[in-house]
Amino acid sequence: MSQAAIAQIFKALGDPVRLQIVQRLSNGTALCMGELSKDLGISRQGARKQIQALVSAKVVQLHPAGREVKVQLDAAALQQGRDFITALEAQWDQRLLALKQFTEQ
Amino acid sequence: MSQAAIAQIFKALGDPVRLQIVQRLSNGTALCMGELSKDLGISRQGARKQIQALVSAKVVQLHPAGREVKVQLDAAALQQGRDFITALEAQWDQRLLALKQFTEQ
DNA sequence: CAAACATGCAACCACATGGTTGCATGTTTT
DNA sequence: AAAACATGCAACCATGTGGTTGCATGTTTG
Repeated sequence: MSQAAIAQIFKALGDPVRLQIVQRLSNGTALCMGELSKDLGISRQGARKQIQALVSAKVVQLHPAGREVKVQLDAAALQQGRDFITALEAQWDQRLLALKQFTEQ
Repeated sequence: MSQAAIAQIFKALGDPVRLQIVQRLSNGTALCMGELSKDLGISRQGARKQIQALVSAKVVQLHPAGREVKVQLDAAALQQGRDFITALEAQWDQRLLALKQFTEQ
């Protein structure tokens, strides 16, 4: 996984509106854009742009169905983000351990 | 933890340069700004701005020491980010499980 | 004290972002 | 066929972001 792709995922999650969208999608079934736009406090087209950002980062996928478009969470992106943080934490813990061993010598 | 604070953490991680900084900090000891600015391909002041973004999101802490300033990773922020994703994934998995049980009926 | 060093601050610039409005287009429903 | 619906596209605007340069300030070192 490239740094850039990971950064894009975090960037996509780095906005309250988009975070709210992702949260609602993790909750239940895939929603269509209209439903998803509600309760965000912005216009439908505003919401559309945010959804597009999520699509570009591959955090979400679009599935056209008739006159509406379903929006579905892509759990793989979440996992990649989490894995990246986990790897950082592992390095961090390892460093702390080495420090501990050094001081105990 | 507020949505906004979490969003700020992800936003801070949502840039290749800042991601690289965080990675270097997770690796070893706290570095001072000058060292940290090297190998980023941008000017010292450019790097300083990125570090400030990490400070604002509390991903990193500054510790002045004489004429230099040490930059140290704050693992708590990483954990908060990871926990948030984990919670999303838990909801997601639960939904998949419910769907599975439904189809098996 | 003077030179070198590490950093801070402010102004500036180009471009990205988050939002809006207006209108067009394809799809159901009646 | 007409009305209602869900969405798309483009233009526009204010503000934020990522970067630069120049200069000022405090701290070591010689």
